[in-house]
Amino acid sequence: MKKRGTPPTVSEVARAAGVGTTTVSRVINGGDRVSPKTLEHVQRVIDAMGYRPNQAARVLKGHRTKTIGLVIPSIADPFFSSCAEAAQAVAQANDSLLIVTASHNDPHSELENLNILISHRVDGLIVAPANSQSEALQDLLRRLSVPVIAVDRPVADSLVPAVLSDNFKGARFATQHLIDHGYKRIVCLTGETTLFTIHERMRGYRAAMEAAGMPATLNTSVKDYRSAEYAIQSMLSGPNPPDAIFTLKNSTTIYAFEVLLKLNVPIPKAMALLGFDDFELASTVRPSISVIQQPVEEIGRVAAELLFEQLLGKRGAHAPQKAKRPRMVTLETRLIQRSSCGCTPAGS
Amino acid sequence: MKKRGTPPTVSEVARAAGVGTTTVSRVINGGDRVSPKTLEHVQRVIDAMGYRPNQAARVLKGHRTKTIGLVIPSIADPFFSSCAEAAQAVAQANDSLLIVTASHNDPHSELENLNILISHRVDGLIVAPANSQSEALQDLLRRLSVPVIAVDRPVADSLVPAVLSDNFKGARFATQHLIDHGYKRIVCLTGETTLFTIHERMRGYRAAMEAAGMPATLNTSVKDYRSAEYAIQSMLSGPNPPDAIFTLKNSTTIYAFEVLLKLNVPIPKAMALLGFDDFELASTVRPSISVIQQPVEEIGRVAAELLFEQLLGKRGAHAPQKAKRPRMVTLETRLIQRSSCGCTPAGS
DNA sequence: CTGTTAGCGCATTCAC
DNA sequence: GTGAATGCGCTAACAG
Repeated sequence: MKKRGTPPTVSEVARAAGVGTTTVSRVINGGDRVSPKTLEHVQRVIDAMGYRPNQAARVLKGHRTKTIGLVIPSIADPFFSSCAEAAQAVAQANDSLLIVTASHNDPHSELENLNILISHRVDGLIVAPANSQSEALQDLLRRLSVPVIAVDRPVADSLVPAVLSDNFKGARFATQHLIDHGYKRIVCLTGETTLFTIHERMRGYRAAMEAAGMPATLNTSVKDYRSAEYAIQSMLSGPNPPDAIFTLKNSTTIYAFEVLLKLNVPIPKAMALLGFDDFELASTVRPSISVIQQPVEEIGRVAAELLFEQLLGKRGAHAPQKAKRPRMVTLETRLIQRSSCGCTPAGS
Repeated sequence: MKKRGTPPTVSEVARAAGVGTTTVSRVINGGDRVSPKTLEHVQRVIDAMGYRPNQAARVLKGHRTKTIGLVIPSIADPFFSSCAEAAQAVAQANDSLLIVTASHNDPHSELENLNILISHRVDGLIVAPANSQSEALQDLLRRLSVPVIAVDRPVADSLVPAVLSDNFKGARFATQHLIDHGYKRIVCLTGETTLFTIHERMRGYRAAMEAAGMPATLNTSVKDYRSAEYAIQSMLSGPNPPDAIFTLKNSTTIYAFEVLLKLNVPIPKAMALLGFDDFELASTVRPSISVIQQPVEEIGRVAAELLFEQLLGKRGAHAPQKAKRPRMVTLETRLIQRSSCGCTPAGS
């Protein structure tokens, strides 16, 4: 008989405590305007009954739900789970809950997730848009009555603030770094090219190569280990084999790395490797892999902070707010110099 | 003027459509008992106004919130984020949302998270208890009116079903595997020993060693790279150096691996290594690392499935249900044979 | 088929 | 300091 009872309500508590519902309500909400004696008494009854205020009722009274929604491609992806962790921490600090849904980069699933979150009346949303260009997404966001922040990828042509790393600059810097090392034929392995971030990184690579008067060579065929092996083998046996590889995403970096190991191509002696995006064991593998590191947690944190800033700003909405609603926050990336690009002596 | 309006309500939609609220309600909920004509008309108005039913009001009517809560130590931890991903998928399939909170293995924070989730009236809970023994946790769960499933770690002395991998058997099997390889002095590096899972794995290690008539040597000092280096160096320079290391968790495995590389100890020739818990690059590092692999996604999936089973079971509560409410689901682990234990020739 | 109405649990007037 | 009454948005009886 311990479980499965209807949860107690204010009036039940009130009756049990011999007071009015108002008093109970006051006790829950800080206990102002209640005599210390009644306060303690009621509190005791509340504890005894295991009473918890029903959020739904509060919400119905027009209050915030104290929930925010996060729509990301995948929860298991380290990048987004770190984002989520950071966002959750901020939410917690703001007395809110984080609801996470995975879109798997499918625009349709994404819209559905958003609709459900909206119908749950989340106070705000953080979204990593599956497709930055989607009209349907823009429409939906436009008519939304809660603030939205985009992460990792912006929403095209919209008023949605975005928090992302400077993919262009990071990639340009990475490419320039390889150029500075003296490599002459630097190819770029993109992986899938549908994502905004990848496009930006491609731009960055091109920019650096052009500025150096070197020909840009992009290979978009790498999707798994097999395709990586094929691509790299083709290059090596081709007329003008590269001496450095710049990979635009985690998995591509790892595939390339494994292929080079497999083919016994010395890194970086015969082939340098530099990847976009850090990953856990990049420093443990031999040789350790140099990467462009994104401020992952910061992206999640800043996005959530921005969101709550808007949320709280709206509350005290007497004046048109300090008009500081940034359209776009671009966070700097860092080059982590390890061995694979030729920076650290292969020894350590 | 497009944003920030109060969301439309049923009655607003009803007025705009020139019908009663019930009709609108019916349209939202599948459109039974509504003439096709009205149905379409109302649907059109709904779309035009961007109306979304307010979940809070539904909940207040006594319906499920269609949310489940997940309390895990960390969202960024690959193990738990994979669990979360799987649980979210199941939730989605059951038309529900997943709310994730991180306890950071702090019992206090865990209780707080649970209380908040309860007050949000989640339909059910999945928890990875920070402390399996916690009285406070047991109390809280005991009086709960919603089903709970524990994952990764059970709740002691309670009726809470748990889904976890067979840590004991996995560790015993791993140890036996090292024994079978012919290693004579197998030490176990535990990492922190407060967790239930680690205890089970220690038991498994001891059981195998005792069964083989070999002395169990546990080292609980490894907490980071430094302590790993110290511990392993001490062992190597000691009187009776080990020839195999069994590590009980991810990070410990990696620390041990890095130390062995650093000290130029050939793996597995001079020292074999076998770890509990797989990780992404375990097969990419050289030598690749043999591990005991847990069915991570399965844990999350099964837990969520169990939860919804109870949830739905309660709905059609005419009969005492098939009485099949399992107390504990123990999932098998697998030994992934790679190079570090001596299984695969160092070449590939 | 469709509309009217009551009430879910709570915070919030407004009296006392 | 305290309590009784009201209504948030919605659905489920119950008329019509």
